[in-house]
Amino acid sequence: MIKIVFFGTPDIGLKSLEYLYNSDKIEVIAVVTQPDKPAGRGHKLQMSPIKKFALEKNLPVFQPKSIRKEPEIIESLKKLEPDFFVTFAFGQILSQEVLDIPKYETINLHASLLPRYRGANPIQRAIINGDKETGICTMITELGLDCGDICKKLVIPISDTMNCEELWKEIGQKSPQMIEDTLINLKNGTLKPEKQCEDGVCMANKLTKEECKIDWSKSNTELHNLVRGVCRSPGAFFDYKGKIIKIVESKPIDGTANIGEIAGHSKEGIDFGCGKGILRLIKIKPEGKGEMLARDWYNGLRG
RNA sequence: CGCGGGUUGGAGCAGUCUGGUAGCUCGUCGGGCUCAUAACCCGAAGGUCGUUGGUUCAAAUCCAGCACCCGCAA
Repeated sequence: MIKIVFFGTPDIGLKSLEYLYNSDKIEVIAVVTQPDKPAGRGHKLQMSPIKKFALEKNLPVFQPKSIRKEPEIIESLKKLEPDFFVTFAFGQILSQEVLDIPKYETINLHASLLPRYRGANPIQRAIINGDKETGICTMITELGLDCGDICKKLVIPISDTMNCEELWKEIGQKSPQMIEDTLINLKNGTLKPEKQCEDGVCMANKLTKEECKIDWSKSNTELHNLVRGVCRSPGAFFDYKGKIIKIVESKPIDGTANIGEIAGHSKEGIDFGCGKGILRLIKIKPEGKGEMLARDWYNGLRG
C-alpha cells in the first residue's frame, strides 16, 4: 500500500480523492484542506467539499491557515510517515520543510499542458484564448509555481462549443487515474519525470471581474470564447438598462450590426452586434433571476 | 444577524407606490390568408396572483410571519 496525504479544497479534486480512497493500492491516511470560511449568502461558515468527504470517511483532517507557519500540523504530518503528498487545487503554497516530509515525493496535478498556463486559472485561460486542446499534467512539486518536473501528461481536445464547466468536469473525471498511475510508477521506479521546457512557459493569471465584462467592440469569436471560458464563475456579463445580464451560452454567427445593439431575434436566440460579426445569445441569467432562454427574456422586454 | 432582487395561466414580464372586472410579448389549440413559411389576420382554452394570518365593504396591491429561487460581496 502506498500511504498518501491528500491536499485539496474545491470539488474538482473530489473524484480523485474518492478514487484514491477506494483504490486497493493506495491508502489515504489524512486530508489537508483550507479552513472553513464564511461563504455564500448569509455568510454561513462552510467547509470545503474535500473536508466533507474526509469527515464522512472518518479521515483525519488538517486545516492550516497557512501550512508553512503551523509547526504543530507539520509535526503531525511527519508522524504519519506518508510515502507521498498529493496536491490538487489546494490553494496554499507549500514550504520546503513540508515538501521534505514524504518518503518519496510530493506530486501535484495541474490542469493544463505544462509549461503552458502555470498558475491559478489554467482551464478557463485555455478556452478564453481559443485553444483547440488542453490537458492534465502530474508533476513533482517544487517551490516555484507549477514548475516541477512532469510525470504524466494527458491531452484533452477542446471543441468550439465546449465551456469551462464541461471541461472542468472532464478534467475532474480523468484526473484520478492519472494520479494513481503516477504514484505507482514513481514508487516502483518505472517513471522518470522530465524537466519542463522553459520556452513555452506562460501564466494563467487569476480572472478578474473586469475581464469578464463584455466589450462589444471585440470580435464575436473572442466574445464567444470568453463566454465559454468563464461560464462557471463569475460568468461573462453585460449591462442592460442598469441590470447585469450574464451570458450562459452563445454562438458566433456571420453578419454585421451596430455594436452592442440587438440586431435581431429568432427562436434560437437574441443577436447582438459585435466589432466583428454577430454574437447570438442563447441562454442568459439576468440579475436576480434564474437561467433562461435569451428568447424568453426578450419576450419579457417587449411586454 | 453582510447588502440586495424575486415568486402573477405552459415560458418571460407588466400591474403593487395611489386597494375597486387579470394585462403584455410568446407558446399551445382551432380557423383564415398564401405556391409556401419561422410571416400576417381572426378566434379559443388556460391563473386559488408562493404560503399563513391581519387591516378593509373590498387585497395581486397595505401590514406581519413563513417557505423557496437568485444577484452582489466575501
